[in-house]
Order: sequence, then C-alpha cells, then structure tokens
Amino acid sequence: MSAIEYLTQFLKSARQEKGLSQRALSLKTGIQQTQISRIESGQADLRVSTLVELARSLDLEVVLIPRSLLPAVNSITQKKSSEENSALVPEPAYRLGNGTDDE
Amino acid sequence: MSAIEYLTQFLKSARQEKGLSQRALSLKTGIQQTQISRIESGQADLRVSTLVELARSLDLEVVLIPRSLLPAVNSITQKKSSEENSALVPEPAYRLGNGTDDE
DNA sequence: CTCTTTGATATGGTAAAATACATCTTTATC
DNA sequence: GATAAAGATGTATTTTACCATATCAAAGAG
Repeated sequence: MSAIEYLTQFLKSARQEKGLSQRALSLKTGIQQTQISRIESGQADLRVSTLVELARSLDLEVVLIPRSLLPAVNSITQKKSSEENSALVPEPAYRLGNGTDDE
Repeated sequence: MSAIEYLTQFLKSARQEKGLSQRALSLKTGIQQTQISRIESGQADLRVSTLVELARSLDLEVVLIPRSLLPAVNSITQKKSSEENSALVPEPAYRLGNGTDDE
C-alpha cells in the first residue's frame, strides 16, 4: 500500500465514518464529486491543497512527522479513548504496518 | 500562514537543517530542482506524491491527525530534547560554518 | 415484472496547473 | 575575470480539477 493510497483510504474511511456521501463532502469542500471519486479510487494524484481541504472538512489535519517519532504519534492516534471517535470506528482492531520500510 | 505554506516551509527547514541543497535533494528524490524551488517559494501547489517523496527523503512522514489530537501530537513533535527534531525552529543553535562571522 | 425515480459513484472532454528540461542569474572563491 | 555552486525563470508536456453526463443500485408505483 503506497503512501498516497494510505492517505486517500484514510480520507475515504473518515468520510464514510461521518456518514457523508461523496456529494455531501463535495458540497462542504467545493471540490467536485468526480474528483473525490477519482481520488478515493486511486486514479488521481491529488494536489496538497486538495488533500488539506478534504482533510479539514473531515476534522483532520495534514502534518509532517519525523520518522523517529512515528511510534509515539501512532500510540496517540490509535487510542480509542475519545467517545466521539470510538463510537464511529467500526473496526478498532485495525493496525497499520509499522515497519520503517516503504511498500 | 496557509496549510500549504506550513508544509512547504517545514520541508524547506528540514532540507536546510540536513545541509542539503535543492539540487542534492533533487538527486535523492528524482524531483527536479526547479520544482523544489517553486514549491519552497510558494509558487506551486504540489501533488501529494511529490510531498510524500520529498518528506521521506528528509526522514519525515505525511500523516493525517484528528484535530482533537493535535495538541497531544504537537507536544511530542515540538519537544526540544530530541536530537534530530528541530524543523521550523526559528533560530537553531546550529552553525554549519566554523563560527567566525567577522568578515 | 417493468418502469421510473432517487441517490451514490464513475466516466469523457476541456481548461488550468504541476512537472520536466534547458537555461539564466546570483553569489562566493580563486 | 573565471569557475562553480545554489536558486530562479521560460517553455513544452503531463495531469489534476472542473463541468456535463453516464452507470449502477435500491425502492416504489403501475
């Protein structure tokens, strides 16, 4: 799974967990539904401005993290402490590969 | 400061702190130096694949973080005790030269 | 069962922008 | 002044993103 796929699938999951259709997200962001379709299906290498716009409409933020700090960050983001979030996560047993190699 | 500016300035700082020129980073990534120039100067809305490629060559990773967890993540990434983490710090105590600047 | 409607996602064509390639300007050092 | 390194600019190609439309699925009416 490439890094772009990871990001776009993350966005897709976040959208679905919020119960939004592509069209609904399109209305929130101003980004065409057709573009969201292509992005989620891996047919588009979206611009960073598009990534940021989609992320923010889904209450997410794009950040750069030093690789050495990834485990610490993951330990935070994969916690299911928050009620508002855990209620929307259907499969909490997920675990992304933590290897330092790219795939 | 826009989100894209934040990301590109973060990349620029990381590159400079590693002592890499735009050309050197270009060789590592395969991305043209001209493109790196435009990206760092805010003249380009880069693609996500480009962002990921540049980030990885600088030992960084692009991640999506829930907004509610941003403070916790920042408290990790902005620690000063880390050895290799000092991107975007205004004036690091590093000096690549010999330290004598009376010229 | 068939037709229609409605909602969600995918596809084709075009304009705008990122990227690649070549070149230029600037700065420093000799 | 020459040379080299770092960053910026001009043009052609590639690709995103927009717009209109098509496909697909589910549900209801006739």
